Amino acid sequence: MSAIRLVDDLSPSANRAEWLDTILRGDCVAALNRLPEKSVDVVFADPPYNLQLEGDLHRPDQSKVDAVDDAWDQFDSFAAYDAFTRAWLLAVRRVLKPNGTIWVIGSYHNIFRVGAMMQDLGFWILNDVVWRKTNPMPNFRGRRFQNAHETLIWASRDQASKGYTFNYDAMKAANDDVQMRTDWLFPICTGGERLKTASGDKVHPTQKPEALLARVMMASSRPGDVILDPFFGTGTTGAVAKRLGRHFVGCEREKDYIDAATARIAAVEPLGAAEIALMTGKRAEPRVAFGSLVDAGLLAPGALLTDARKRWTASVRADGTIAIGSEAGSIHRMGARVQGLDACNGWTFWHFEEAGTLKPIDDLRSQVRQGMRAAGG
Amino acid sequence: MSAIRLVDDLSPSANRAEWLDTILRGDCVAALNRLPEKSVDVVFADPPYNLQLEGDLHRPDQSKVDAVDDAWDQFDSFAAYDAFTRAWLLAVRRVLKPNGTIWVIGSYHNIFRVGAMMQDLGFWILNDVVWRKTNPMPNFRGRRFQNAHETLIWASRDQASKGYTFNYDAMKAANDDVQMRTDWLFPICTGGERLKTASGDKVHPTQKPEALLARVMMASSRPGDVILDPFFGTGTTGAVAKRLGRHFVGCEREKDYIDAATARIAAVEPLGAAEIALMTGKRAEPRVAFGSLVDAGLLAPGALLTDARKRWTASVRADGTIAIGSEAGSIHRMGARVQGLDACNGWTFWHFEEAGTLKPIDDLRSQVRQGMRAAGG
DNA sequence: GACATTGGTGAATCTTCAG
DNA sequence: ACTGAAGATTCACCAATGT
Repeated sequence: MSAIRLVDDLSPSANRAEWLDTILRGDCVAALNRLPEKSVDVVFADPPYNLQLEGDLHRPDQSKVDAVDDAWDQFDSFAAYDAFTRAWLLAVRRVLKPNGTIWVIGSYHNIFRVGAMMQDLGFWILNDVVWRKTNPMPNFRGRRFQNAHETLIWASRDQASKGYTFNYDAMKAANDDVQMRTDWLFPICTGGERLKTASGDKVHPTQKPEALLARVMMASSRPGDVILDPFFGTGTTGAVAKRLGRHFVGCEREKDYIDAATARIAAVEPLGAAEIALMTGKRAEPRVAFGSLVDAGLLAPGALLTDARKRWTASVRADGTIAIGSEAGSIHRMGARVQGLDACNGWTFWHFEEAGTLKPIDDLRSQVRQGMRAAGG
Repeated sequence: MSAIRLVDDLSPSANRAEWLDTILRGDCVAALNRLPEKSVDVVFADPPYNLQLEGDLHRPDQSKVDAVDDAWDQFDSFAAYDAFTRAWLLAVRRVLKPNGTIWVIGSYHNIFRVGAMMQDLGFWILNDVVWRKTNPMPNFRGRRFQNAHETLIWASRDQASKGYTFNYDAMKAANDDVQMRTDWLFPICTGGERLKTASGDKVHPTQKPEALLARVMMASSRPGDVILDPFFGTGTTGAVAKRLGRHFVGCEREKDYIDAATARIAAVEPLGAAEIALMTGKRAEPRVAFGSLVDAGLLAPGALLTDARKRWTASVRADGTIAIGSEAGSIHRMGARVQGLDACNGWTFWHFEEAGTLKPIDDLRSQVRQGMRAAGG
């Protein structure tokens, strides 16, 4: 990935190299309309939240809370915010690949409007995810619950988009081998990660933690994918994308943010391919036919298989099928047949005996795969 | 609270006793329009989620998931669901007191539409709250994150409604003396709490845990308040309300649910007054003027007050003000003045010396209040 | 150097009563 | 409805300073 570039104008016929890993300066709708359609794999959007603050807020020690009162977060009405939301969602949708997915983060001020609009435009919500903050700001006046989370919506482009990327096994492995849930726990962005000006002020009022973006990309993208962030800000999406071996493209209007993002991303050292390599789980594992276990000598023809409770017994045949009485078929079909079900995962249903204990034949498949990896592919 | 009654028809002029602690049979919009306006303190609504399941869902062992496919959860389109949502929200809003609040629970299928509609109708969102499930249903296909939470929206009737009930101190005390956050952890409703038919099927597909409702009511209502549930189902709201000394009124169409709820609520034993008492803080204490401390002889005119670090000293005057040099004013104003702040709580800022130690004058206020209680008022 | 103290701060729709 | 004053209210983390 080359040093980050800034693109001021992009012709509609620009080729991929001209906009990949760049920041498009200006309004995101105008900028996105110059990208080719169906060209990005994942969108991460952190739009203005439309906070409606009246007056100042002080902490109990009388210090003033530095509120988000930037011009870019001012809208005249819900209708104006809805129109804004609709416009950028449509622009994003055009450049999203048919099997691409979109993430949007927000708070109760805006997320319900954004979510409803996404549904109206045809996006298909896959999950809503809650970012639980370990260290949220307290409620200083004691009149509400401490606002301790933000919400992310994860959606595919259409209801029909079934081929989206979800690295299920990587997520599961990262979560102590149980399924990754929809509630994620991360600290807010502080300390050395938080970009500061020379005078010590925060560069951006709402910089997101890199860990959050890393979870998003590890879950829903592959190395080499293109991640679009239409509200690039100080470039958290770009920094994490570069580190994780993804491409990015961002849109941003404010010069200060662009400058900060450019320097930040230039300093990022990408991880090596081995480090990035998705912990690919079974879904991406090479397919192993039951017959190859027989071929490999791990199961001899005539060997007996049973279910875990030894209610049924089948014998292995040399052709890679198994037989019960006069009937034979695949491990899956015969497993389903004896149970009276429509389908069955034969790999986990059928067991073999070794050293007096029953083990699923899936263990043998793992051995075959290990041998394949040792052989380099 | 008398035994639960079922009300089939209610005249618009019915008095309170006729509908309090009853289930109104029929569509909630029609039923609610017969209640007097501004008559309920809190609404808890668990509307149909508009789940969009295509075909059956099976677990990995091929057992069929008993999905929510009831007729009441079927809507032809988002537009139909929005119209339904708008209708019941408007009906509910009419009967809600000006300082009442509303809770709505939902999932990503419906909560964004409901939340946006609430904002459109003028409700003012106070918090969104996440119910994190300790034991959610797994994602059987491994194509999404495990859906491990549901979302609640808590809103006041209007932006101007500042007098809503929030038992801040009770919530804080219940949360190990730190503010209650917006992420709540509860198990889903199972075991003995889950209502089952004689044949062992669950009576209602989405019965909510009583602990969730108890948290809602303890946070946002007071004993004796009226809690309305327009989608009463099997009466979790009624059962918890009765147990916690609140009144309820529910709307329900399905006879099976009404029967189950009626029996369930009749069996509930209300807790005693001492058990439902709310932890309260200073806000609930009677006001005591600083001058009354002087009147009561707890501080003599001319007594000296200092801040905790003895940086400033003030003298008490007979009129209940304090003086520093030639300037005098209330304990609050003078505390703010010396610190150069806009505001200050003089009760905790100023101290007096007793037996060689500094104590806040708030301690003296406590003594006055204790005397008031002893005197019976 | 280790530990204690102090100060700063983060996407915030953040009071209530009397007159 | 508006004004002015009373007075109630914070958690986790980091950085800098003090002992």
